[in-house]
Order: sequence, then structure tokens, then C-alpha cells
Amino acid sequence: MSVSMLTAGAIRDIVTGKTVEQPVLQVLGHKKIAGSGGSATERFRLLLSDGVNSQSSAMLGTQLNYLVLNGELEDNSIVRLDKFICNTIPPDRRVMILLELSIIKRGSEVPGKLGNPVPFKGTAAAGGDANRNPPQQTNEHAASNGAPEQAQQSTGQTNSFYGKNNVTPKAYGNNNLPQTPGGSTPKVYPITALTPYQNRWTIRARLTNKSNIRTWSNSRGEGKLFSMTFTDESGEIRATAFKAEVDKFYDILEVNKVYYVTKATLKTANKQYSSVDNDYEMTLNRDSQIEECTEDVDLPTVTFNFTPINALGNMAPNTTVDVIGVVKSVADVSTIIAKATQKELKKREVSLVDQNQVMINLTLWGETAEGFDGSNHPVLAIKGARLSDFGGRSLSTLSSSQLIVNPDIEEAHRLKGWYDRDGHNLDFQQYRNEGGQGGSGGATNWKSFAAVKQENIGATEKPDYYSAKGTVIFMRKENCMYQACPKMDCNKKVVDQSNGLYRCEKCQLEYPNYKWRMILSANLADYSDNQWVTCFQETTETLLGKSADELGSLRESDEASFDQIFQEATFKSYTFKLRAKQETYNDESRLKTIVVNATPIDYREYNRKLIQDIEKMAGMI
DNA sequence: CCCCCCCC
Repeated sequence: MSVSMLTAGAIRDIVTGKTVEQPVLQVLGHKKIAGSGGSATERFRLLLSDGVNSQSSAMLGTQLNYLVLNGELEDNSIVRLDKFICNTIPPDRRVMILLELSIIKRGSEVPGKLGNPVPFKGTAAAGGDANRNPPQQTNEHAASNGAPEQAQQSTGQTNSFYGKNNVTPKAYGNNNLPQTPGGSTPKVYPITALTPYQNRWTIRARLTNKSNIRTWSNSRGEGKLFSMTFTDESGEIRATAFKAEVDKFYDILEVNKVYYVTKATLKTANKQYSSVDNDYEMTLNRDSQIEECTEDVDLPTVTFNFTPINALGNMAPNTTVDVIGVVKSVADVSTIIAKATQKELKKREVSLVDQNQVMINLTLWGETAEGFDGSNHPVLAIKGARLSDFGGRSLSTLSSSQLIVNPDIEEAHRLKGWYDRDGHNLDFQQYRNEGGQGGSGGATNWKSFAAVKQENIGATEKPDYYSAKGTVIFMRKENCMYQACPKMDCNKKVVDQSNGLYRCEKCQLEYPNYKWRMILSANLADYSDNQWVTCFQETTETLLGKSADELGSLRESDEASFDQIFQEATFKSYTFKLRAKQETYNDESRLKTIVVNATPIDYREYNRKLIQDIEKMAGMI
């Protein structure tokens, strides 16, 4: 291992505008860029060295973030830059954007910093080409079509080409301008060149997704809408049609056909709701035109920006991701009742695996669940799946998710080959235990009680679930038991008629007996804070180590022993799964936390989590 | 102008 592995002088050449093919460099460090948001938008900057010089203005394309998130791209790694671009930020700062790279030696296998690199102080001007626009595809297209200066500037400096690697410039060349059916020659722009600041454009793109029509009704009004995705060589963009535009366009648009689209409104995209890789999205308006392109053009179909399964644990929940994996197992369709709407829903559980030997569960809903054929371990690619913490880190389909079984892409063939050869015999690390609903296994959404308050967990009508290691520091033993209706599944409190009979108002009946039920208010503490929680029958029995019946009779016969049980149960620690939700009583709303389950602490699992926390704090991951 | 997406 020596400095001669590195492409000496590459950094000077790149920064001064020379072409350097596949330089081999060392990663000396990496940093999450301050201000970059959650996992959907976070960006990493790398400190690169060629052994002679180092350069800190190197941004990792977001499609490569997973390399940092899953620990593959360690500091000191030796990497080959297979694809990168270098942009000038006026007046003369040069920023590299890494689009594809190969890890030649992992950081742990490299003794340390190779050579004695010094920061390269030169700029684009040092090479005498400060005024030359560096070759950069998006700029070239815009320029060749006579785009206004503003468009060139904004496209040259946004991040909109992160993750794009399928640009074929010829489609936009002057000699190749398409004719619309009307015969006029539109200015065809690459999708990545569109911004809200520019309004005379036409794109030519394939319709790669089209939702059903949906209606909405809220305080701001009601209406109907559908959304769609257009894809060209440069990238993709989401578009939405409302009301009149639904009537105008829904029926004429067919998935996989190519269209010219012009005169729609551009606005900033809310990344939380879609994995479509564009900072902007379109709203169709009354002036919008969409016409089919009947020429035979070679445009990509759905494009993906896959996150490997083992990196999904490090991302923020409720984001939307693209995932590919082999269907390891598939369950039958089952039915649940939605709590909020009481509607009956069909679902199907699928588990997906990939070469990193991690398995994740995916829930399919509705027609997607019913129509899914997971036999013979197909490869499944999903665009726009939602990351959730249901039963541990998991995935769920949205109505906008696109599922493609055995897609004809390289990743899919590689996965299938791997699975048929080796994968089917391997064991997989799981984000949750098989059938482990309610078990502690796979607890991923760990929170400290201080974090729960700080992050306003449970501040909405919708419940939040989290796991916490907690110690029971107090239990309110008064009123923790009640005499309940003996009828199975009734559990309503009965009234003692003082004549040997117990009346249930719900059943409108009097019974000669009752059963004991428990509802316990307890205070849990961790290192950071404490939290009042409510336990029902089963969890109370777990914490006290006695059944409700035993406790009920003990309370009546031997109060000292009854108290003793509570004393002994205090100061015990568990892994709690908790449900937090805002509840309103008499116009006063407060956080209510219910214990879903309490399980003995799995110290192996818990220590793994602590080690990961420490590594995060140390900036190691 | 939606952005609900369900289960513990």
C-alpha cells in the first residue's frame, strides 16, 4: 500500500479544468453539510487526496449517500472516481460532484493518510480557464437551444442533476429538434433544466406513472386530482392536475407514451410525499398543453434511485424511498380494520432481501396486495415506498408507489443471480422478528423520554409508536383494579347491586359473578426524563408478575401481600413499546402514552443500539 | 388547491 496507488496531480488537473479519466484518490474525511435536511435531502462533502494535494470541495451525489450511511465509504478508503462533474461557482470556486465511484480499498485496510497532501489553493483561474463554462451536460443543452441566460445559471448551480446518469445529449441537439403535430418547432428542454423562474419551455418525456383520480375535502375546499411522472434522458418530474385539468387530461394520457408538455406551473416539490428525483414539480393549469409525440424516441422508462436494504435503518421514518430486493417470503392476503375509519383493509406482507444480507418487511395494501404474485422468489423493485416503523423498521406501499416485478435492469439480474446461486441458503439479519408483532425484537424507533418531549412525539391525532428502555419508578396501586363484566370481551365495569349480583350497563344484564380487570397508571424513567404511562390488563400482569385474578383475591384477603407485589415490581427495567397520542378531555388536550408491551431487556440488542449511538455521536457513521 | 395511505 503506497502513495503510488493514487493518481498524483489529479486534483490540480480537475480543478483547473483538465479532463482526468477515472482518477484514484483517497478519502481523508467526510462531513454532513450543515443545513442539509433529513435523509431525503442530506448531502455529504468529502475531503479527497491524490497524495500531493487535497481538495475539500467534493460533494457526494445523493444517490451515493448510502455508501456513507451504511459505512462502506470509510475514511482513508481508496476510491476510483468513475463519473464526476466539476462545476464553477462564480467567481472561481470549483466544486466536484461525484456521481459514480468504486471503492478499491476499504478504509480499515489502509494504514492511514497516504503521502503528505497539502490543500490545493488554486482555482479555476489557475488553469487560465476561469471564464470558460466547464463541460456540463445540462448547460450545454440549454445553450444549444438558445435558452435564456437565467436558465443556464440556475441549472448550472442547482443540485438537480444529482442521481442522473442517463443523459444522452443528442436528443436535444439543434439538428434533431422535434416537430409537434402542429408543425411548430418547440424549444425542448431537459427536465432538469426546468425551474420556477423560467416559463417558456417544452419538455419531451415519457409518462412513467399516472395515479388514479382522487377527491379531497377539507377546510380549504374540495376537488379532485391526479398526479403523474414524466421522465426524459435527464431526469424526471412529478406533475399534478386538479379539477378542470383532470377532465381535460386524465383520459388522454397513457402510461409509457411520450408527450410534449408545455406551460405548466413549476413549484418546489415537497420531498416527503414522493421519491421522484426533482427539486421541483409541476401543476397543470388552464394554459397547459400536452400532446403525444408519435416519433420513435428512445427515452427511459421508470428510473430508480435505490437505497440498499441495510441502509434503510438509518433513514428518517415516513420518507419515501426506492428499494429493490428478492422476495424471500410472501404471506397470504389478510384483513384488518382501520382504527380511524373502521374500514376493512386488505394487506399482504412480503419480505425482501438483498446481497447485504438484511431482510425488511414490506406491507402491500388493497388491490396491490391482492394482485401481487410473489411466487418463485421474483425480484421486486418499488419506486416510492414509505419507510415506516410498524413492527420495527419496515416498508409500506402508498397509492402512488410503483411496483415492478422482475424489472429488466442490471441490478435485478444481479440480485436474481445472487439469490439463485447463494442467497437462498443464507441467513438474513432482520429489521424485525419473523411474525414478531408485539415482540421486542426489531425495536428500531428508540427514543429517550427527553427526546419524546423535545420532538413532540405523539403531538398529532395519529399515534406515534416508539421503543424506550425504562425503569418503573412508581405505580398507582389505588384504583388499578375493577370488577368487570364476566362476559367474554365485554370488560365493562359492573355495579355491585349488594344482593350478590353485578350489573353490566353495556350488556344490560345482572350477573352472579365478575372478573378482575386492571388498568394501571405508572411512571417510567430513563436517564433523561420520566413519563407517565397507562398499562392495561396484559401489560400490568407482566409488570406485576401476577394475574389479575390472583391480585384481585389477594387485595381482598391480604392487603400486605398485595402491597408487597407492587414494591417488588418497582425499579425493574424493561424494553417498552409505547404508543403516544394526543387526546382531548373537556377541551384540554394532553399526551396519552399507552404501554403496548413490556419485555425483558435484550442486552445484546440494546448494546448494539448504544454502540451505534456512540458511533453517531463520534461522527463515525 | 393534494400530501390520506391504514396494522402494534
